Amino acid sequence: MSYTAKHKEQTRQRILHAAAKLFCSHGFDRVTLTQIMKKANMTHGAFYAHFSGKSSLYEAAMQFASSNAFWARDDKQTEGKETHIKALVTRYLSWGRNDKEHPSPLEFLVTDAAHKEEKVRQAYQVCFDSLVDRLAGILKKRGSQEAEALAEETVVSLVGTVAIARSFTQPLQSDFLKRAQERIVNRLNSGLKNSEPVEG
Amino acid sequence: MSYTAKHKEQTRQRILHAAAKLFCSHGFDRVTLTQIMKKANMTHGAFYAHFSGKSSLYEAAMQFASSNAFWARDDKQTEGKETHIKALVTRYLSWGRNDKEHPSPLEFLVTDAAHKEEKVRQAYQVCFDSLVDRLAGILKKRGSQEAEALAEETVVSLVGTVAIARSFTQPLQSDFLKRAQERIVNRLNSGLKNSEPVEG
DNA sequence: AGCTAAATATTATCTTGATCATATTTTGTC
DNA sequence: GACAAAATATGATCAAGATAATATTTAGCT
Repeated sequence: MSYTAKHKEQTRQRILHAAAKLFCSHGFDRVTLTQIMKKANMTHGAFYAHFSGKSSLYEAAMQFASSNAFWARDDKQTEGKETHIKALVTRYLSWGRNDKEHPSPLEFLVTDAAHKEEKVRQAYQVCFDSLVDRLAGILKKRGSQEAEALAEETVVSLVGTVAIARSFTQPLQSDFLKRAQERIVNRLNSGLKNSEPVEG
Repeated sequence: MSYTAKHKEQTRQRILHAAAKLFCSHGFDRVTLTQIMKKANMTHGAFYAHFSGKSSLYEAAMQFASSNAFWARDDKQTEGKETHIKALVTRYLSWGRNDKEHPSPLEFLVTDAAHKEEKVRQAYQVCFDSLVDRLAGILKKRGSQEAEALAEETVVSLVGTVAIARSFTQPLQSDFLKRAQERIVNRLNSGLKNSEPVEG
């Protein structure tokens, strides 16, 4: 033998990590294999030892991004803290302010996914559902009726808001995000009016 | 002279029309100049007589798409009919069912715009605002308080819904759209509860 | 130490698509 | 009906980028 299997897996992960970030930030077509491999500290030639092609990588990267979205991580550890609804909403909308490092695949890949094959769309859907479920779970615990519907509505708003905001010009983007955040939190509060409010 | 100026302008419009549709359906990178010119009934060589390059065309096409969005057309003629809120919502969400011919630039170009220069983003913003204003106008006439906020929220939902739906796999897409439509119409109704409802 | 196989790097190929240069057609004018 | 000017078409160039072939390095084994 030679390199340990662990090593290869680590390299693969490095590629996936780089790919997910780049794809999420720029989309499929605007990212080149050379860029990805460079970010993973290799040259492009090494690529085909790990994936069969760009499309195949994209598929894997989408799943990677999905299961590494911030709301998917630490699923059980931060139950009491990060799951606080407002924190989640704020964090989600904080794109462009402080969390460019973890772009959500939901809006960043939304256009790509629409043009891609079944597997990619499924990965997208899983990602979407995971956030909805996460939110719905919290809402249920707080006694919300129609937690599912409210959660789905909220996620649509979040995704739509961020996607649109990214296309706005600077001065207006920030106001738009603020208004949206307020609206979303308000909706959540009214959905919870029989229990404790979210805002505080 | 030779060709009438009108002719050239018509050709330019043909190119814009083709480009807007293709860009809206597939995005900037996935559309080739040859495709566009073919759709405009010419060969690719003729292109540079009308535009300085692909980017420049994109910019113009975005504005074209914006001012030709279905809600922007017939701004004053259909005041009584098409402006009916529910019809507008339904029509907007009907993408994928019966109106593939008029894809809305708002979700189809959202990812592109985010990566492009100021002018494109401005065009996007104008497009967005025009729909918000249109809705807000209707809501105001119906006596809604906070028409602006409700309109903006609604448009975010519409755009988010369609964008996400496009990335879903077939069986679930249609249910998702139905649920969203119901939620959106409900929100509009409650925003109007002091006047006539939208639905019935 | 030296061998082996896998991992990575280097370099080459091949396709696609934007752009450009040159030809041909078209239309209005005389 | 021929000419001029502009529009359109044809074919060439050029670059980018995905893929593939070949070379080199690395780590474990004996």
